[in-house]
Amino acid sequence: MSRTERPRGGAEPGHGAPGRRGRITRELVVRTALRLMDAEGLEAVSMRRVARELGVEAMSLYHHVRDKEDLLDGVIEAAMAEFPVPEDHPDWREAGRRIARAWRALLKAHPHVLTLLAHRREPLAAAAVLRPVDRALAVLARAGLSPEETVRAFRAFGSYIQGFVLAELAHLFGEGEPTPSAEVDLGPILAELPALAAHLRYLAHCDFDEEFEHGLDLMIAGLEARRAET
Amino acid sequence: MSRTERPRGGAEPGHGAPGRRGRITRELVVRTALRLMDAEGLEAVSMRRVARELGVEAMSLYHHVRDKEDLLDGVIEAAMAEFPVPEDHPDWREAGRRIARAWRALLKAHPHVLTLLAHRREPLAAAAVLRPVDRALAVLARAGLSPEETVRAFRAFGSYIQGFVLAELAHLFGEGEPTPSAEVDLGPILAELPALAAHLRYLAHCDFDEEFEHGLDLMIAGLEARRAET
DNA sequence: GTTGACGCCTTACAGCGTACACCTATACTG
DNA sequence: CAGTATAGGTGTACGCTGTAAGGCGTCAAC
Repeated sequence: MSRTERPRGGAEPGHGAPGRRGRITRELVVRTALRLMDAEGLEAVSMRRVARELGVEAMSLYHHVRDKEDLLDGVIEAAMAEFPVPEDHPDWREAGRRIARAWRALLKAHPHVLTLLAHRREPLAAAAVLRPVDRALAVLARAGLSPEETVRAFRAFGSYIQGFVLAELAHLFGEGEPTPSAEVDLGPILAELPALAAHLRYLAHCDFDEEFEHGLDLMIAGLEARRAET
Repeated sequence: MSRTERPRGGAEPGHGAPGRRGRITRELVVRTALRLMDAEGLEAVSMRRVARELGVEAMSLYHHVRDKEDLLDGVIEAAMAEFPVPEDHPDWREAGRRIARAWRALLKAHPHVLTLLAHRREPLAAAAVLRPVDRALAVLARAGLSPEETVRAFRAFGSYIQGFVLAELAHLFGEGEPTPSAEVDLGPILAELPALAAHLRYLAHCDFDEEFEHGLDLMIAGLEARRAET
Protein backbone atom coordinates (compact mmCIF):
# COMPACT_ATOMS: atom_id res chain seq x y z
CA MET A 1 0.00 0.00 0.00
CA SER A 2 2.78 2.42 0.85
CA ARG A 3 4.86 1.49 -2.14
CA THR A 4 4.38 3.03 -5.52
CA GLU A 5 2.47 6.08 -4.46
CA ARG A 6 0.53 7.36 -7.41
CA PRO A 7 1.70 10.76 -8.55
CA ARG A 8 -0.85 13.31 -7.43
CA GLY A 9 -2.98 14.69 -10.15
CA GLY A 10 -1.48 18.04 -10.95
CA ALA A 11 2.11 17.60 -12.12
CA GLU A 12 4.99 17.46 -9.67
CA PRO A 13 4.52 20.04 -6.91
CA GLY A 14 7.62 22.08 -6.42
CA HIS A 15 10.78 20.23 -5.68
CA GLY A 16 12.64 20.63 -8.90
CA ALA A 17 12.02 20.05 -12.57
CA PRO A 18 9.53 17.29 -13.43
CA GLY A 19 12.25 14.67 -13.80
CA ARG A 20 14.50 15.30 -16.73
CA ARG A 21 15.50 11.72 -17.05
CA GLY A 22 12.31 9.85 -16.26
CA ARG A 23 10.73 9.28 -19.63
CA ILE A 24 7.59 7.43 -18.74
CA THR A 25 5.01 8.13 -16.05
CA ARG A 26 2.11 6.23 -14.57
CA GLU A 27 -0.18 8.44 -16.55
CA LEU A 28 1.59 7.53 -19.78
CA VAL A 29 1.65 3.82 -18.99
CA VAL A 30 -2.04 3.76 -18.19
CA ARG A 31 -2.99 5.70 -21.28
CA THR A 32 -0.93 3.40 -23.45
CA ALA A 33 -2.62 0.38 -21.93
CA LEU A 34 -6.05 1.89 -22.52
CA ARG A 35 -5.25 2.68 -26.14
CA LEU A 36 -3.93 -0.83 -26.66
CA MET A 37 -6.99 -2.35 -25.04
CA ASP A 38 -9.37 -0.39 -27.22
CA ALA A 39 -7.41 -1.15 -30.36
CA GLU A 40 -6.49 -4.79 -29.91
CA GLY A 41 -8.47 -6.13 -27.01
CA LEU A 42 -7.76 -7.20 -23.48
CA GLU A 43 -5.33 -9.97 -24.38
CA ALA A 44 -3.05 -7.46 -26.06
CA VAL A 45 -2.55 -5.67 -22.76
CA SER A 46 0.45 -7.49 -21.33
CA MET A 47 3.22 -5.86 -19.38
CA ARG A 48 5.70 -6.73 -22.09
CA ARG A 49 3.50 -5.41 -24.84
CA VAL A 50 2.69 -2.13 -23.11
CA ALA A 51 6.38 -1.68 -22.40
CA ARG A 52 7.35 -2.35 -26.00
CA GLU A 53 4.78 0.20 -27.08
CA LEU A 54 6.63 2.72 -24.94
CA GLY A 55 10.07 1.68 -26.14
CA VAL A 56 10.98 0.30 -22.76
CA GLU A 57 11.44 -3.03 -21.02
CA ALA A 58 8.62 -4.72 -19.15
CA MET A 59 10.15 -4.38 -15.73
CA SER A 60 10.37 -0.63 -16.08
CA LEU A 61 6.63 -0.39 -15.77
CA TYR A 62 6.82 -1.62 -12.20
CA HIS A 63 8.33 1.67 -11.16
CA HIS A 64 5.05 3.36 -12.04
CA VAL A 65 2.52 0.66 -11.34
CA ARG A 66 2.35 -1.77 -8.44
CA ASP A 67 1.37 -4.75 -10.56
CA LYS A 68 -0.87 -5.57 -13.45
CA GLU A 69 -4.03 -5.28 -11.42
CA ASP A 70 -3.02 -1.78 -10.42
CA LEU A 71 -2.42 -0.96 -14.07
CA LEU A 72 -5.87 -2.19 -15.03
CA ASP A 73 -7.41 -0.20 -12.18
CA GLY A 74 -5.73 2.81 -13.69
CA VAL A 75 -7.17 1.92 -17.06
CA ILE A 76 -10.69 1.78 -15.65
CA GLU A 77 -10.16 5.07 -13.94
CA ALA A 78 -8.75 6.71 -17.05
CA ALA A 79 -11.71 5.55 -19.10
CA MET A 80 -14.17 6.77 -16.47
CA ALA A 81 -12.49 10.14 -16.36
CA GLU A 82 -13.45 10.69 -19.98
CA PHE A 83 -17.10 10.98 -19.04
CA PRO A 84 -18.33 14.09 -20.83
CA VAL A 85 -20.83 15.70 -18.50
CA PRO A 86 -23.60 16.53 -20.94
CA GLU A 87 -25.23 19.93 -21.11
CA ASP A 88 -28.09 20.35 -18.72
CA HIS A 89 -31.73 20.51 -19.71
CA PRO A 90 -34.64 22.12 -17.90
CA ASP A 91 -36.68 18.92 -17.98
CA TRP A 92 -35.10 16.49 -15.56
CA ARG A 93 -36.22 13.56 -17.70
CA GLU A 94 -34.33 14.78 -20.69
CA ALA A 95 -31.35 15.71 -18.57
CA GLY A 96 -31.35 12.20 -17.16
CA ARG A 97 -31.57 10.65 -20.59
CA ARG A 98 -28.54 12.61 -21.66
CA ILE A 99 -26.49 11.37 -18.77
CA ALA A 100 -27.64 7.82 -19.43
CA ARG A 101 -26.74 8.10 -23.11
CA ALA A 102 -23.35 9.52 -22.25
CA TRP A 103 -22.72 6.68 -19.85
CA ARG A 104 -23.69 4.07 -22.39
CA ALA A 105 -21.56 5.77 -25.03
CA LEU A 106 -18.58 5.72 -22.72
CA LEU A 107 -18.99 2.04 -21.91
CA LYS A 108 -19.28 1.26 -25.61
CA ALA A 109 -16.30 3.40 -26.51
CA HIS A 110 -14.16 1.29 -24.18
CA PRO A 111 -15.97 -2.04 -24.33
CA HIS A 112 -13.48 -3.94 -22.25
CA VAL A 113 -13.93 -1.67 -19.27
CA LEU A 114 -17.10 -3.56 -18.47
CA THR A 115 -15.14 -6.81 -18.52
CA LEU A 116 -12.64 -5.30 -16.13
CA LEU A 117 -15.41 -4.09 -13.87
CA ALA A 118 -17.03 -7.50 -13.87
CA HIS A 119 -13.69 -8.99 -12.93
CA ARG A 120 -13.27 -6.76 -9.90
CA ARG A 121 -14.26 -8.11 -6.53
CA GLU A 122 -13.33 -5.12 -4.45
CA PRO A 123 -14.70 -1.62 -4.51
CA LEU A 124 -12.99 0.85 -6.78
CA ALA A 125 -12.66 4.14 -4.95
CA ALA A 126 -11.93 6.24 -7.97
CA ALA A 127 -12.44 9.95 -7.78
CA ALA A 128 -13.00 9.95 -11.51
CA VAL A 129 -16.26 8.07 -11.13
CA LEU A 130 -17.69 10.43 -8.59
CA ARG A 131 -18.34 13.35 -10.88
CA PRO A 132 -20.81 11.51 -13.13
CA VAL A 133 -22.43 10.09 -10.00
CA ASP A 134 -22.87 13.58 -8.67
CA ARG A 135 -24.44 14.80 -11.88
CA ALA A 136 -26.85 11.88 -11.99
CA LEU A 137 -27.89 12.38 -8.38
CA ALA A 138 -28.45 16.07 -8.97
CA VAL A 139 -30.76 15.37 -11.88
CA LEU A 140 -32.73 12.69 -10.08
CA ALA A 141 -33.13 14.92 -7.06
CA ARG A 142 -34.84 17.40 -9.33
CA ALA A 143 -37.50 14.80 -10.05
CA GLY A 144 -38.90 15.55 -6.63
CA LEU A 145 -37.74 12.40 -4.90
CA SER A 146 -36.66 12.05 -1.33
CA PRO A 147 -32.91 11.63 -0.87
CA GLU A 148 -33.41 7.96 -0.14
CA GLU A 149 -35.53 7.47 -3.23
CA THR A 150 -33.03 9.42 -5.25
CA VAL A 151 -30.26 7.03 -4.36
CA ARG A 152 -32.50 4.08 -5.08
CA ALA A 153 -33.42 5.45 -8.46
CA PHE A 154 -29.77 6.13 -9.18
CA ARG A 155 -28.89 2.54 -8.49
CA ALA A 156 -31.77 1.23 -10.56
CA PHE A 157 -30.85 3.39 -13.52
CA GLY A 158 -27.19 2.56 -13.20
CA SER A 159 -27.96 -1.14 -13.12
CA TYR A 160 -30.13 -0.87 -16.18
CA ILE A 161 -27.57 1.05 -18.20
CA GLN A 162 -24.66 -1.20 -17.36
CA GLY A 163 -26.72 -4.31 -17.85
CA PHE A 164 -27.95 -3.09 -21.17
CA VAL A 165 -24.47 -2.43 -22.48
CA LEU A 166 -23.31 -5.76 -21.11
CA ALA A 167 -26.04 -7.54 -23.02
CA GLU A 168 -25.35 -5.44 -26.06
CA LEU A 169 -21.64 -6.18 -26.09
CA ALA A 170 -22.07 -9.87 -25.38
CA HIS A 171 -24.80 -10.03 -28.03
CA LEU A 172 -27.19 -11.44 -25.50
CA PHE A 173 -30.01 -9.81 -27.41
CA GLY A 174 -30.90 -10.69 -30.95
CA GLU A 175 -29.95 -14.30 -30.62
CA GLY A 176 -32.96 -15.91 -32.17
CA GLU A 177 -32.99 -16.26 -35.89
CA PRO A 178 -30.19 -14.31 -37.41
CA THR A 179 -27.42 -16.71 -36.46
CA PRO A 180 -26.30 -17.26 -40.03
CA SER A 181 -24.77 -20.65 -39.55
CA ALA A 182 -27.91 -21.94 -37.87
CA GLU A 183 -25.68 -24.24 -35.91
CA VAL A 184 -28.52 -25.83 -34.03
CA ASP A 185 -31.88 -26.83 -35.38
CA LEU A 186 -34.31 -24.77 -33.39
CA GLY A 187 -37.35 -26.76 -34.42
CA PRO A 188 -37.58 -29.40 -31.71
CA ILE A 189 -36.39 -26.98 -29.06
CA LEU A 190 -39.03 -24.41 -29.90
CA ALA A 191 -41.76 -26.98 -29.63
CA GLU A 192 -41.27 -26.98 -25.88
CA LEU A 193 -40.95 -23.23 -25.61
CA PRO A 194 -44.17 -21.72 -26.95
CA ALA A 195 -43.70 -18.21 -25.59
CA LEU A 196 -40.27 -18.00 -27.10
CA ALA A 197 -41.55 -19.30 -30.40
CA ALA A 198 -44.33 -16.73 -30.40
CA HIS A 199 -41.93 -13.86 -29.88
CA LEU A 200 -39.10 -15.09 -32.03
CA ARG A 201 -39.86 -12.57 -34.72
CA TYR A 202 -39.23 -9.69 -32.33
CA LEU A 203 -36.34 -11.33 -30.54
CA ALA A 204 -34.51 -11.96 -33.77
CA HIS A 205 -33.38 -8.43 -34.37
CA CYS A 206 -32.77 -5.51 -32.11
CA ASP A 207 -32.28 -1.82 -32.73
CA PHE A 208 -30.12 -1.16 -29.71
CA ASP A 209 -30.41 2.61 -29.70
CA GLU A 210 -34.18 2.48 -29.85
CA GLU A 211 -34.38 -0.33 -27.33
CA PHE A 212 -32.18 1.53 -24.92
CA GLU A 213 -34.40 4.58 -25.05
CA HIS A 214 -37.52 2.51 -24.50
CA GLY A 215 -36.10 0.89 -21.42
CA LEU A 216 -35.03 4.24 -20.14
CA ASP A 217 -38.49 5.67 -20.66
CA LEU A 218 -39.93 2.65 -18.91
CA MET A 219 -37.94 3.43 -15.80
CA ILE A 220 -38.77 7.11 -15.99
CA ALA A 221 -42.45 6.24 -16.22
CA GLY A 222 -42.06 4.02 -13.19
CA LEU A 223 -40.41 6.81 -11.30
CA GLU A 224 -43.21 9.24 -12.08
CA ALA A 225 -45.85 6.70 -11.20
CA ARG A 226 -44.23 6.10 -7.85
CA ARG A 227 -43.86 9.80 -7.23
CA ALA A 228 -47.53 10.32 -8.01
CA GLU A 229 -48.51 7.65 -5.51
CA THR A 230 -46.99 9.26 -2.48
CA MET B 1 -15.63 -26.30 -36.55
CA SER B 2 -15.93 -29.87 -37.74
CA ARG B 3 -13.43 -31.19 -35.26
CA THR B 4 -14.36 -32.18 -31.76
CA GLU B 5 -18.06 -32.46 -32.24
CA ARG B 6 -19.77 -32.11 -28.93
CA PRO B 7 -21.37 -35.32 -27.78
CA ARG B 8 -25.12 -34.91 -28.23
CA GLY B 9 -27.05 -34.46 -25.09
CA GLY B 10 -28.52 -37.87 -24.38
CA ALA B 11 -25.76 -40.42 -23.88
CA GLU B 12 -24.15 -42.23 -26.79
CA PRO B 13 -26.80 -43.29 -29.31
CA GLY B 14 -26.44 -46.90 -30.23
CA HIS B 15 -23.12 -48.06 -31.51
CA GLY B 16 -21.88 -50.10 -28.60
CA ALA B 17 -21.20 -49.52 -24.94
CA PRO B 18 -20.59 -45.92 -23.91
CA GLY B 19 -16.84 -46.28 -24.24
CA ARG B 20 -15.35 -48.69 -21.79
CA ARG B 21 -11.98 -47.06 -21.87
CA GLY B 22 -12.79 -43.38 -22.12
CA ARG B 23 -12.82 -42.14 -18.58
CA ILE B 24 -13.57 -38.48 -19.01
CA THR B 25 -16.23 -36.73 -21.07
CA ARG B 26 -16.94 -33.18 -22.11
CA GLU B 27 -19.68 -33.09 -19.54
CA LEU B 28 -17.27 -34.13 -16.81
CA VAL B 29 -14.60 -31.68 -17.89
CA VAL B 30 -17.04 -28.80 -17.98
CA ARG B 31 -18.53 -29.63 -14.61
CA THR B 32 -15.10 -29.87 -13.06
CA ALA B 33 -14.18 -26.48 -14.47
CA LEU B 34 -17.38 -24.95 -13.12
CA ARG B 35 -16.80 -26.40 -9.68
CA LEU B 36 -13.24 -25.15 -9.70
CA MET B 37 -14.32 -21.71 -10.82
CA ASP B 38 -16.90 -21.39 -8.07
CA ALA B 39 -14.52 -22.65 -5.42
CA GLU B 40 -11.27 -20.94 -6.35
CA GLY B 41 -12.06 -18.30 -8.91
CA LEU B 42 -11.45 -17.81 -12.58
CA GLU B 43 -7.67 -17.91 -12.38
CA ALA B 44 -7.78 -21.43 -10.99
CA VAL B 45 -9.41 -22.66 -14.17
CA SER B 46 -6.42 -23.57 -16.29
CA MET B 47 -6.25 -26.56 -18.58
CA ARG B 48 -3.54 -28.12 -16.46
CA ARG B 49 -5.43 -27.56 -13.25
CA VAL B 50 -8.72 -28.94 -14.54
CA ALA B 51 -6.86 -31.93 -15.90
CA ARG B 52 -5.08 -32.56 -12.62
CA GLU B 53 -8.43 -32.39 -10.88
CA LEU B 54 -9.54 -35.23 -13.13
CA GLY B 55 -6.34 -37.24 -12.68
CA VAL B 56 -5.37 -36.70 -16.27
CA GLU B 57 -2.89 -34.66 -18.32
CA ALA B 58 -3.75 -31.29 -19.77
CA MET B 59 -3.68 -32.34 -23.39
CA SER B 60 -6.25 -35.02 -22.80
CA LEU B 61 -8.87 -32.35 -22.36
CA TYR B 62 -8.48 -31.34 -25.98
CA HIS B 63 -10.18 -34.54 -27.03
CA HIS B 64 -13.36 -33.30 -25.38
CA VAL B 65 -13.08 -29.57 -25.81
CA ARG B 66 -11.92 -27.57 -28.82
CA ASP B 67 -9.91 -25.09 -26.79
CA LYS B 68 -10.17 -23.12 -23.60
CA GLU B 69 -12.78 -20.77 -24.97
CA ASP B 70 -14.95 -23.73 -25.85
CA LEU B 71 -14.49 -25.05 -22.32
CA LEU B 72 -15.58 -21.74 -20.82
CA ASP B 73 -18.58 -21.62 -23.15
CA GLY B 74 -19.50 -24.98 -21.74
CA VAL B 75 -19.12 -23.61 -18.24
CA ILE B 76 -21.48 -20.74 -18.96
CA GLU B 77 -23.97 -23.14 -20.46
CA ALA B 78 -23.73 -25.54 -17.54
CA ALA B 79 -24.34 -22.75 -15.07
CA MET B 80 -27.29 -21.45 -17.07
CA ALA B 81 -28.80 -24.89 -17.21
CA GLU B 82 -29.15 -24.83 -13.45
CA PHE B 83 -31.83 -22.18 -13.66
CA PRO B 84 -34.63 -23.41 -11.40
CA VAL B 85 -37.85 -22.36 -13.07
CA PRO B 86 -39.77 -21.02 -10.10
CA GLU B 87 -43.33 -22.02 -9.35
CA ASP B 88 -45.89 -19.93 -11.12
CA HIS B 89 -48.11 -17.37 -9.46
CA PRO B 90 -51.50 -16.05 -10.57
CA ASP B 91 -50.35 -12.45 -10.38
CA TRP B 92 -47.96 -11.85 -13.27
CA ARG B 93 -46.08 -9.27 -11.23
CA GLU B 94 -45.24 -11.76 -8.51
CA ALA B 95 -44.47 -14.44 -11.07
CA GLY B 96 -42.07 -12.02 -12.75
CA ARG B 97 -40.41 -11.15 -9.48
CA ARG B 98 -39.79 -14.80 -8.81
CA ILE B 99 -38.09 -15.30 -12.14
CA ALA B 100 -36.02 -12.19 -11.58
CA ARG B 101 -34.98 -13.37 -8.13
CA ALA B 102 -34.08 -16.78 -9.47
CA TRP B 103 -31.97 -15.21 -12.18
CA ARG B 104 -30.16 -13.00 -9.72
CA ALA B 105 -29.62 -15.93 -7.39
CA LEU B 106 -28.14 -17.96 -10.22
CA LEU B 107 -25.75 -15.19 -11.23
CA LYS B 108 -24.67 -14.79 -7.63
CA ALA B 109 -24.24 -18.51 -7.11
CA HIS B 110 -21.74 -18.55 -9.98
CA PRO B 111 -20.33 -15.05 -9.77
CA HIS B 112 -17.72 -15.50 -12.44
CA VAL B 113 -20.26 -16.38 -15.08
CA LEU B 114 -20.98 -12.69 -15.41
CA THR B 115 -17.30 -12.06 -16.01
CA LEU B 116 -17.29 -14.71 -18.69
CA LEU B 117 -20.38 -13.20 -20.29
CA ALA B 118 -18.82 -9.76 -20.25
CA HIS B 119 -15.76 -11.23 -21.92
CA ARG B 120 -17.72 -12.73 -24.79
CA ARG B 121 -17.97 -10.79 -28.01
CA GLU B 122 -20.01 -13.28 -29.99
CA PRO B 123 -23.50 -14.55 -29.37
CA LEU B 124 -23.87 -17.63 -27.26
CA ALA B 125 -26.48 -19.85 -28.83
CA ALA B 126 -27.06 -22.01 -25.83
CA ALA B 127 -30.21 -24.04 -25.62
CA ALA B 128 -29.88 -23.96 -21.86
CA VAL B 129 -30.59 -20.24 -21.77
CA LEU B 130 -33.74 -20.47 -23.81
CA ARG B 131 -35.94 -22.07 -21.19
CA PRO B 132 -35.69 -19.21 -18.70
CA VAL B 133 -36.20 -16.79 -21.58
CA ASP B 134 -39.36 -18.61 -22.50
CA ARG B 135 -40.68 -18.48 -18.98
CA ALA B 136 -39.96 -14.79 -18.67
CA LEU B 137 -41.65 -14.01 -21.96
CA ALA B 138 -44.69 -16.03 -20.98
CA VAL B 139 -45.07 -14.08 -17.77
CA LEU B 140 -44.61 -10.70 -19.40
CA ALA B 141 -47.11 -11.57 -22.10
CA ARG B 142 -49.65 -12.10 -19.34
CA ALA B 143 -49.21 -8.46 -18.37
CA GLY B 144 -51.28 -7.59 -21.39
CA LEU B 145 -48.49 -6.27 -23.57
CA SER B 146 -48.21 -6.57 -27.31
CA PRO B 147 -45.61 -9.09 -28.48
CA GLU B 148 -43.28 -6.27 -29.40
CA GLU B 149 -43.70 -4.60 -26.03
CA THR B 150 -43.22 -7.94 -24.33
CA VAL B 151 -39.83 -8.40 -25.92
CA ARG B 152 -38.88 -4.86 -25.07
CA ALA B 153 -39.88 -5.34 -21.47
CA PHE B 154 -37.97 -8.61 -21.37
CA ARG B 155 -34.82 -6.87 -22.52
CA ALA B 156 -35.28 -4.03 -20.08
CA PHE B 157 -35.79 -6.37 -17.15
CA GLY B 158 -32.91 -8.57 -18.22
CA SER B 159 -30.62 -5.59 -18.47
CA TYR B 160 -31.63 -4.38 -15.05
CA ILE B 161 -31.08 -7.72 -13.39
CA GLN B 162 -27.72 -8.39 -14.92
CA GLY B 163 -26.58 -4.85 -14.34
CA PHE B 164 -27.66 -5.01 -10.74
CA VAL B 165 -25.74 -8.19 -10.05
CA LEU B 166 -22.74 -6.80 -11.88
CA ALA B 167 -22.75 -3.75 -9.66
CA GLU B 168 -23.35 -5.90 -6.63
CA LEU B 169 -20.44 -8.22 -7.35
CA ALA B 170 -18.07 -5.43 -8.28
CA HIS B 171 -19.17 -3.50 -5.20
CA LEU B 172 -20.08 -0.54 -7.33
CA PHE B 173 -22.74 0.37 -4.79
CA GLY B 174 -22.00 1.30 -1.22
CA GLU B 175 -18.74 2.95 -2.02
CA GLY B 176 -19.12 6.16 -0.13
CA GLU B 177 -18.20 6.16 3.50
CA PRO B 178 -17.63 2.65 4.73
CA THR B 179 -14.27 2.18 3.09
CA PRO B 180 -12.50 1.37 6.33
CA SER B 181 -9.04 2.44 5.27
CA ALA B 182 -10.36 5.81 4.08
CA GLU B 183 -7.59 5.77 1.55
CA VAL B 184 -8.52 9.09 0.08
CA ASP B 185 -9.61 12.19 1.90
CA LEU B 186 -13.06 12.85 0.55
CA GLY B 187 -13.25 16.36 1.95
CA PRO B 188 -11.90 18.45 -0.91
CA ILE B 189 -13.49 16.21 -3.51
CA LEU B 190 -16.93 16.47 -1.98
CA ALA B 191 -16.73 20.23 -1.98
CA GLU B 192 -17.13 20.17 -5.73
CA LEU B 193 -19.82 17.52 -5.73
CA PRO B 194 -22.73 18.87 -3.71
CA ALA B 195 -25.34 16.35 -4.82
CA LEU B 196 -23.08 13.48 -3.94
CA ALA B 197 -22.28 15.03 -0.59
CA ALA B 198 -25.97 15.48 0.12
CA HIS B 199 -26.74 11.83 -0.56
CA LEU B 200 -23.62 10.32 0.92
CA ARG B 201 -25.53 9.03 3.90
CA TYR B 202 -27.73 6.86 1.71
CA LEU B 203 -25.00 5.91 -0.71
CA ALA B 204 -22.81 4.66 2.05
CA HIS B 205 -24.66 1.46 2.74
CA CYS B 206 -26.87 -0.73 0.67
CA ASP B 207 -29.24 -3.57 1.48
CA PHE B 208 -28.92 -5.37 -1.81
CA ASP B 209 -31.96 -7.58 -1.46
CA GLU B 210 -34.21 -4.68 -0.62
CA GLU B 211 -32.67 -2.47 -3.28
CA PHE B 212 -33.12 -5.14 -5.90
CA GLU B 213 -36.81 -5.45 -5.11
CA HIS B 214 -37.29 -1.71 -5.25
CA GLY B 215 -35.74 -1.44 -8.68
CA LEU B 216 -37.84 -4.34 -9.84
CA ASP B 217 -41.00 -2.69 -8.57
CA LEU B 218 -39.95 0.51 -10.27
CA MET B 219 -39.87 -1.23 -13.62
CA ILE B 220 -43.13 -3.01 -12.97
CA ALA B 221 -44.73 0.31 -12.14
CA GLY B 222 -43.38 1.72 -15.37
CA LEU B 223 -44.80 -1.19 -17.28
CA GLU B 224 -48.23 -0.71 -15.79
CA ALA B 225 -48.14 3.01 -16.39
CA ARG B 226 -47.30 2.47 -20.02
CA ARG B 227 -49.97 -0.17 -20.36
CA ALA B 228 -52.51 2.22 -18.88
CA GLU B 229 -51.58 4.88 -21.41
CA THR B 230 -52.43 2.94 -24.50
C1' DG C 1 -5.09 -61.77 -36.33
C1' DT C 2 -4.78 -57.68 -38.34
C1' DT C 3 -6.20 -53.04 -38.72
C1' DG C 4 -7.59 -48.67 -37.52
C1' DA C 5 -9.26 -45.39 -34.54
C1' DC C 6 -9.63 -43.50 -30.23
C1' DG C 7 -7.96 -41.77 -25.84
C1' DC C 8 -4.33 -40.45 -23.35
C1' DC C 9 0.56 -39.00 -22.70
C1' DT C 10 5.11 -36.65 -23.60
C1' DT C 11 7.59 -33.11 -25.37
C1' DA C 12 8.20 -28.54 -26.81
C1' DC C 13 7.44 -23.58 -27.67
C1' DA C 14 6.21 -18.94 -27.15
C1' DG C 15 4.33 -15.89 -24.12
C1' DC C 16 2.78 -14.45 -19.47
C1' DG C 17 3.53 -11.82 -14.52
C1' DT C 18 7.05 -10.62 -11.66
C1' DA C 19 11.10 -11.35 -7.99
C1' DC C 20 15.82 -10.07 -7.73
C1' DA C 21 20.11 -8.00 -8.82
C1' DC C 22 22.42 -4.54 -11.25
C1' DC C 23 23.63 -0.19 -13.52
C1' DT C 24 23.58 4.69 -14.37
C1' DA C 25 22.44 9.46 -14.68
C1' DT C 26 20.35 12.73 -12.04
C1' DA C 27 19.50 15.77 -7.87
C1' DC C 28 20.48 16.98 -3.35
C1' DT C 29 24.00 17.69 0.32
C1' DG C 30 28.18 19.32 2.54
C1' DC D 1 32.69 21.27 -6.65
C1' DA D 2 32.85 16.33 -4.70
C1' DG D 3 30.16 12.87 -2.73
C1' DT D 4 26.32 10.31 -2.19
C1' DA D 5 21.56 8.75 -2.33
C1' DT D 6 18.07 7.43 -5.27
C1' DA D 7 14.77 7.10 -8.93
C1' DG D 8 14.19 4.91 -13.02
C1' DG D 9 15.97 2.14 -16.36
C1' DT D 10 17.83 -3.07 -17.74
C1' DG D 11 18.78 -8.28 -17.80
C1' DT D 12 18.07 -12.60 -16.14
C1' DA D 13 15.38 -16.14 -14.28
C1' DC D 14 11.37 -18.94 -12.44
C1' DG D 15 7.11 -21.00 -12.69
C1' DC D 16 3.04 -20.52 -14.86
C1' DT D 17 -0.06 -20.38 -19.17
C1' DG D 18 -2.48 -22.39 -23.85
C1' DT D 19 -1.69 -25.55 -27.27
C1' DA D 20 0.75 -27.77 -31.70
C1' DA D 21 2.97 -32.20 -32.95
C1' DG D 22 3.73 -36.72 -32.47
C1' DG D 23 3.95 -41.35 -29.89
C1' DC D 24 1.90 -45.30 -27.81
C1' DG D 25 -1.22 -48.68 -25.87
C1' DT D 26 -5.84 -50.52 -25.87
C1' DC D 27 -10.17 -51.42 -27.71
C1' DA D 28 -13.82 -52.73 -31.54
C1' DA D 29 -14.53 -54.51 -35.89
C1' DC D 30 -13.45 -57.11 -39.89
